[in-house]
Amino acid sequence: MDQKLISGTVDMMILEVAVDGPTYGYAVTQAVLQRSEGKLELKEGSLYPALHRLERSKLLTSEWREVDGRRRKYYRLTPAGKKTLQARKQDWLEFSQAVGRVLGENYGLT
Amino acid sequence: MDQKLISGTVDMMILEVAVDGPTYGYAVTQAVLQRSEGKLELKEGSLYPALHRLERSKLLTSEWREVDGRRRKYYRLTPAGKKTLQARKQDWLEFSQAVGRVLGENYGLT
DNA sequence: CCCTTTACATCGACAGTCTATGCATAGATA
DNA sequence: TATCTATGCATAGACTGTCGATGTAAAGGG
Repeated sequence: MDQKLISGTVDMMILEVAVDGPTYGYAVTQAVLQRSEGKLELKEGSLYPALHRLERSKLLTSEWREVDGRRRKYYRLTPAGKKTLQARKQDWLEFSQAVGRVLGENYGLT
Repeated sequence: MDQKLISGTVDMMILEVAVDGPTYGYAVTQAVLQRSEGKLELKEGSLYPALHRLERSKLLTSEWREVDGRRRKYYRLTPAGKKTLQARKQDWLEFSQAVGRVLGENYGLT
């Protein structure tokens, strides 16, 4: 898997995972890994800066919690975050379809 | 359209356009624009560095031609370029499907 | 005669990802 | 007990790649 492709989709995927309820960094990496069937591995060096970025942009809010003797920073999607997520998903849909057309539509079938 | 998503797909799309026969920079931008129905605009600041990159990597070879009083640098796909293109398309297919799964498969239908 | 289109190219700014590193704790295992 | 793996957060520096701006140049139309 070409990891360069992941650029620009990290924020969207984080927000998507957070839609199901408050979550934290490590859990996000696991969720993405599982949902993508092992294909997409969010690296820590990308994940944490992204989380901080999203919080600065008010798309996520954070809160420290102590669970099972482990401190976790839980992130919750804000209303603005939800809106942004919808827009990003729409963008992704249009973008991926556009690339598909450039590649000839049936590129996966030949 | 979020232009950040284009990162990592530029080289692939250039190679794809070149599959149909020797082409040149400006023609590539037009081809991508038309095939994507106006969605994807390869900027010159990305295009020319990419063409040079691909030539350095021996995936393309170039040749100057004079057509209708215009000098154009035609690029031709090498056998290695063809192989790389196939791999990149496969990568893209797997990647886009993986993102789709993370987003919930039916994200375009809701 | 100018404006748009065609055509190539580069530079510096900028954004975002990655590797490596650091810290810390829980639980399993040797 | 000591060590290893998994969990959990974080940052710094390297690196890559895209973009806007800028430059050059010529064709063709108004």
